[in-house]
Amino acid sequence: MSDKEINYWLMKSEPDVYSIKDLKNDIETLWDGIRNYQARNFMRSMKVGDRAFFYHSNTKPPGIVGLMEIIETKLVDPYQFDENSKYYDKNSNRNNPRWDCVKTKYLCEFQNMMTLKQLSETYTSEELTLVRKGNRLSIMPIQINIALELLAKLKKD
DNA sequence: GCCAACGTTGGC
DNA sequence: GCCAACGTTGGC
Repeated sequence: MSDKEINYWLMKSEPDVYSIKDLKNDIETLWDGIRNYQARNFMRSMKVGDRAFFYHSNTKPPGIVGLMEIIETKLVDPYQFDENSKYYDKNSNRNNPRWDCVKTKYLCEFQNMMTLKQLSETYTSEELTLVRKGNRLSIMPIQINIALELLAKLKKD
Protein backbone atom coordinates (compact mmCIF):
# COMPACT_ATOMS: atom_id res chain seq x y z
CA MET A 1 0.00 0.00 0.00
CA SER A 2 1.35 3.41 -0.89
CA ASP A 3 1.95 6.05 1.74
CA LYS A 4 -0.54 8.47 0.29
CA GLU A 5 -3.37 6.10 1.11
CA ILE A 6 -2.61 5.94 4.82
CA ASN A 7 -5.21 7.52 7.03
CA TYR A 8 -4.71 8.76 10.55
CA TRP A 9 -7.04 8.20 13.49
CA LEU A 10 -7.35 8.94 17.14
CA MET A 11 -8.33 6.16 19.52
CA LYS A 12 -9.16 6.82 23.15
CA SER A 13 -8.56 4.53 26.08
CA GLU A 14 -8.69 5.06 29.80
CA PRO A 15 -5.19 4.20 31.08
CA ASP A 16 -6.69 2.45 34.12
CA VAL A 17 -8.35 0.07 31.69
CA TYR A 18 -5.72 -0.12 28.96
CA SER A 19 -2.74 2.19 28.67
CA ILE A 20 0.02 2.82 26.15
CA LYS A 21 2.31 0.91 28.53
CA ASP A 22 -0.02 -2.09 28.29
CA LEU A 23 0.13 -1.92 24.52
CA LYS A 24 3.91 -1.55 24.63
CA ASN A 25 3.99 -4.72 26.68
CA ASP A 26 1.48 -6.65 24.58
CA ILE A 27 2.88 -5.37 21.24
CA GLU A 28 -0.55 -6.02 19.67
CA THR A 29 -4.10 -5.75 20.92
CA LEU A 30 -7.67 -6.18 19.81
CA TRP A 31 -9.44 -2.83 20.06
CA ASP A 32 -12.69 -4.25 21.40
CA GLY A 33 -15.63 -2.88 23.33
CA ILE A 34 -16.66 -0.16 20.89
CA ARG A 35 -20.44 0.19 21.27
CA ASN A 36 -21.10 3.39 19.42
CA TYR A 37 -22.21 3.20 15.80
CA GLN A 38 -20.34 6.26 14.62
CA ALA A 39 -17.12 5.06 16.21
CA ARG A 40 -17.73 1.59 14.82
CA ASN A 41 -18.25 2.98 11.34
CA PHE A 42 -14.97 4.86 11.53
CA MET A 43 -13.33 1.61 12.59
CA ARG A 44 -14.91 -0.15 9.63
CA SER A 45 -13.37 2.33 7.25
CA MET A 46 -9.86 1.71 8.61
CA LYS A 47 -7.37 0.00 6.38
CA VAL A 48 -4.38 -2.13 7.23
CA GLY A 49 -1.42 0.22 7.43
CA ASP A 50 -3.40 3.15 8.77
CA ARG A 51 -2.00 4.78 11.88
CA ALA A 52 -3.70 5.87 15.05
CA PHE A 53 -2.76 8.19 17.87
CA PHE A 54 -3.27 6.58 21.25
CA TYR A 55 -5.15 8.98 23.53
CA HIS A 56 -5.38 8.64 27.31
CA SER A 57 -8.83 9.76 28.41
CA ASN A 58 -10.30 10.37 31.82
CA THR A 59 -6.91 10.98 33.37
CA LYS A 60 -4.84 13.96 34.42
CA PRO A 61 -3.99 15.32 32.05
CA PRO A 62 -5.75 13.70 29.08
CA GLY A 63 -3.84 13.68 25.82
CA ILE A 64 -2.01 11.90 23.03
CA VAL A 65 0.63 9.53 24.36
CA GLY A 66 1.65 7.25 21.51
CA LEU A 67 1.24 5.89 18.05
CA MET A 68 -0.04 2.58 16.71
CA GLU A 69 -0.60 0.89 13.40
CA ILE A 70 -3.76 -0.87 12.25
CA ILE A 71 -2.67 -4.41 11.39
CA GLU A 72 -6.03 -6.22 10.99
CA THR A 73 -9.49 -4.95 10.19
CA LYS A 74 -13.10 -6.15 10.17
CA LEU A 75 -12.66 -8.57 13.06
CA VAL A 76 -15.69 -9.68 15.05
CA ASP A 77 -15.73 -8.30 18.58
CA PRO A 78 -16.01 -11.52 20.63
CA TYR A 79 -17.46 -9.84 23.73
CA GLN A 80 -20.80 -9.07 22.10
CA PHE A 81 -21.60 -12.79 22.46
CA ASP A 82 -20.20 -13.16 25.98
CA GLU A 83 -23.07 -12.96 28.45
CA ASN A 84 -20.65 -12.26 31.27
CA SER A 85 -19.07 -9.30 29.54
CA LYS A 86 -20.17 -5.73 30.05
CA TYR A 87 -20.02 -5.50 26.28
CA TYR A 88 -22.57 -8.29 25.77
CA ASP A 89 -25.27 -7.40 23.25
CA LYS A 90 -28.27 -9.71 23.28
CA ASN A 91 -29.48 -8.25 20.01
CA SER A 92 -26.36 -9.09 18.07
CA ASN A 93 -26.64 -12.02 15.67
CA ARG A 94 -23.77 -14.45 15.13
CA ASN A 95 -24.60 -14.61 11.44
CA ASN A 96 -24.46 -10.87 11.17
CA PRO A 97 -22.48 -9.47 14.11
CA ARG A 98 -23.34 -5.94 15.05
CA TRP A 99 -19.95 -4.99 16.53
CA ASP A 100 -16.52 -5.45 15.13
CA CYS A 101 -13.04 -4.31 15.95
CA VAL A 102 -9.54 -3.93 14.63
CA LYS A 103 -6.16 -5.15 15.77
CA THR A 104 -3.54 -2.53 16.47
CA LYS A 105 0.22 -2.74 16.90
CA TYR A 106 2.45 -0.62 19.10
CA LEU A 107 4.71 1.76 17.23
CA CYS A 108 5.96 4.20 19.85
CA GLU A 109 5.28 6.07 23.02
CA PHE A 110 6.00 9.78 22.81
CA GLN A 111 8.61 11.21 25.18
CA ASN A 112 6.22 13.98 26.07
CA MET A 113 2.48 13.61 25.77
CA MET A 114 0.52 16.23 23.92
CA THR A 115 -2.22 17.26 26.28
CA LEU A 116 -5.76 18.08 25.29
CA LYS A 117 -5.05 21.57 26.59
CA GLN A 118 -2.14 21.99 24.18
CA LEU A 119 -4.25 20.59 21.36
CA SER A 120 -7.11 22.98 21.97
CA GLU A 121 -4.64 25.88 22.16
CA THR A 122 -3.12 24.86 18.83
CA TYR A 123 -6.17 23.84 16.81
CA THR A 124 -9.71 25.01 16.32
CA SER A 125 -12.69 22.70 16.56
CA GLU A 126 -13.00 22.87 12.78
CA GLU A 127 -9.46 21.60 12.36
CA LEU A 128 -9.56 18.91 14.99
CA THR A 129 -12.82 17.30 16.07
CA LEU A 130 -11.15 16.19 19.28
CA VAL A 131 -11.11 19.71 20.64
CA ARG A 132 -14.76 20.23 19.78
CA LYS A 133 -16.76 20.50 22.92
CA GLY A 134 -19.18 17.68 23.37
CA ASN A 135 -17.45 15.24 21.10
CA ARG A 136 -17.76 11.95 22.85
CA LEU A 137 -16.46 9.66 20.14
CA SER A 138 -13.79 7.24 21.27
CA ILE A 139 -12.56 6.82 17.71
CA MET A 140 -12.27 9.57 15.17
CA PRO A 141 -10.35 10.53 12.07
CA ILE A 142 -7.59 13.14 11.99
CA GLN A 143 -6.82 15.24 8.93
CA ILE A 144 -3.61 14.07 7.30
CA ASN A 145 -1.91 17.46 7.44
CA ILE A 146 -2.67 17.82 11.14
CA ALA A 147 -1.56 14.26 11.80
CA LEU A 148 1.78 14.92 10.12
CA GLU A 149 2.16 18.16 12.05
CA LEU A 150 1.48 16.37 15.31
CA LEU A 151 3.95 13.63 14.45
CA ALA A 152 6.67 16.12 13.59
CA LYS A 153 6.11 17.94 16.85
CA LEU A 154 5.90 14.83 19.01
CA LYS A 155 8.98 13.19 17.51
CA LYS A 156 11.07 16.30 18.00
CA ASP A 157 10.49 16.29 21.77
C1' DG B 1 -19.69 16.15 41.44
C1' DC B 2 -21.34 18.91 37.65
C1' DC B 3 -22.87 19.34 33.27
C1' DA B 4 -22.78 19.76 28.05
C1' DA B 5 -23.51 17.11 24.19
C1' DC B 6 -24.88 13.41 22.18
C1' DG B 7 -27.07 8.74 21.44
C1' DT B 8 -30.79 5.54 22.49
C1' DT B 9 -35.33 4.14 23.81
C1' DG B 10 -40.10 3.94 23.82
C1' DG B 11 -44.79 5.99 24.02
C1' DC B 12 -47.79 8.08 21.02
C1' DG C 1 -41.81 10.09 12.62
C1' DC C 2 -41.70 13.04 16.74
C1' DC C 3 -39.85 13.99 21.01
C1' DA C 4 -39.27 13.56 26.03
C1' DA C 5 -36.81 10.93 29.20
C1' DC C 6 -32.91 8.63 30.19
C1' DG C 7 -28.06 6.96 29.84
C1' DT C 8 -23.20 7.71 28.66
C1' DT C 9 -18.94 10.10 27.86
C1' DG C 10 -15.43 12.72 29.47
C1' DG C 11 -13.56 17.45 30.38
C1' DC C 12 -13.47 20.48 34.08
